[in-house]
Amino acid sequence: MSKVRERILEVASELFYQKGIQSVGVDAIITQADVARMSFYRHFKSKEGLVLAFLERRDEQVRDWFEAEVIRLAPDPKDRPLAVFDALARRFATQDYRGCAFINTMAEYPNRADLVHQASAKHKVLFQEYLARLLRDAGFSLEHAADLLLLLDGAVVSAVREGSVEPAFRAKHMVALLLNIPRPPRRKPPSKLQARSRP
Amino acid sequence: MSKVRERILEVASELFYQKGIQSVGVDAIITQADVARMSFYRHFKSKEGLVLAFLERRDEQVRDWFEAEVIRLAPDPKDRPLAVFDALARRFATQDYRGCAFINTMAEYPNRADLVHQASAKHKVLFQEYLARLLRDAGFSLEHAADLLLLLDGAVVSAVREGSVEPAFRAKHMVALLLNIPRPPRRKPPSKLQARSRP
DNA sequence: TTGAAATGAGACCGATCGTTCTATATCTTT
DNA sequence: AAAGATATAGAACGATCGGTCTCATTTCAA
Repeated sequence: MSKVRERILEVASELFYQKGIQSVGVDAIITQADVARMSFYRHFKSKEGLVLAFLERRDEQVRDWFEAEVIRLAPDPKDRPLAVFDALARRFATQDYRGCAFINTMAEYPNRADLVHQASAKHKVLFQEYLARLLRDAGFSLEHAADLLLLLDGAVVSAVREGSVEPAFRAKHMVALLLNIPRPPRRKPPSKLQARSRP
Repeated sequence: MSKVRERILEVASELFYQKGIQSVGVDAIITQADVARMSFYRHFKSKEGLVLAFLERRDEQVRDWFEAEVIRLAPDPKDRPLAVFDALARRFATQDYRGCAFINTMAEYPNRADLVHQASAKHKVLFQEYLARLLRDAGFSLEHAADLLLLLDGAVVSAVREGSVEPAFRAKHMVALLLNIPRPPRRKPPSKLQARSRP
């Protein structure tokens, strides 16, 4: 795969996530990627094409990261539905955390007929399927997958607004309640963002 | 107050909510409001000024609506924390429901230093204070206000994505669990698959 | 080494953005 | 009726948008 294409995608991903999609022009991308204008349009048929590539790439990255991190945090499959929210807390603690790129993108492109909107919605469907798998493997009812996703998205929105990791633990606590899991003692969460590395 | 200013604000509110803020140009607003360009800039110093006015207006409308609707749905203050989510369901059932304008706006303006972002965040703070008042009057711990807001925002995101009112009831069910309120039968009675799960 | 493909730099396009200006017309209030 | 405020229509501004085109230079496999 072309080095140029990767550089464009890398730079665009960072800019889109940090500033939103509509706020980032093609000029900013090619300038920061140190790439010629025509090279951009050789690899992507339009800005929308780049946006779709960004969403696809991000979808893979996010889901892969969660799958690995949850396994790492919870070797026992029974513990994994809860561990999702520990993983989430780690994300919230990331520097410059800007929330869920897909929630943000759907807010920027509210029209359901828009391909960009659809691509974002698809990620959420895939993520819910992932949650359903975790529930199944832990012996819980699959019906709670939608509940878990609701809590996860709610935690993301709250975390962005407050600039805090606490919503992850709030959500985790509610998951424990929902799944009737004996809950661990409430921990005292750090109230401010702590720098940490990982997307 | 000027008739022109009201017409601009009314049209802009509709357009901003339906299409997002960045997607709506000043041209579209003055055209649809049937107003001269200079009249616009006589009443608002800039587009950002209009956006801030829109957010302020919307904040009042939304909070006023909830306060009235929750009282209507739940004459007894004890029932009001739950009734918030019945009111929410009514909103979800609205035609062309496009989610929470403030969540959407914060996604469009991710920079915390941005006045537009701050105005949106402020609404959420005020709404959480409203929820805290409801909890207090119902005899519950105020600490759950953040939990309720998390559930509410999660339900909004899910509802927009699914195009369904169901997330409101999912959230309501979790609120009942959280507040230890004897829960009403689930709206979708699964006669066989009683989804009470244990690991 | 040679030749095709990829990348480079940058001018250029029409469209749209938010904003300002002028000049005319319509209200409101005295 | 006069006058001052307010609204109108529309041209025009510079900036930026996404996208196209030319042409020189570099890369790299045959």
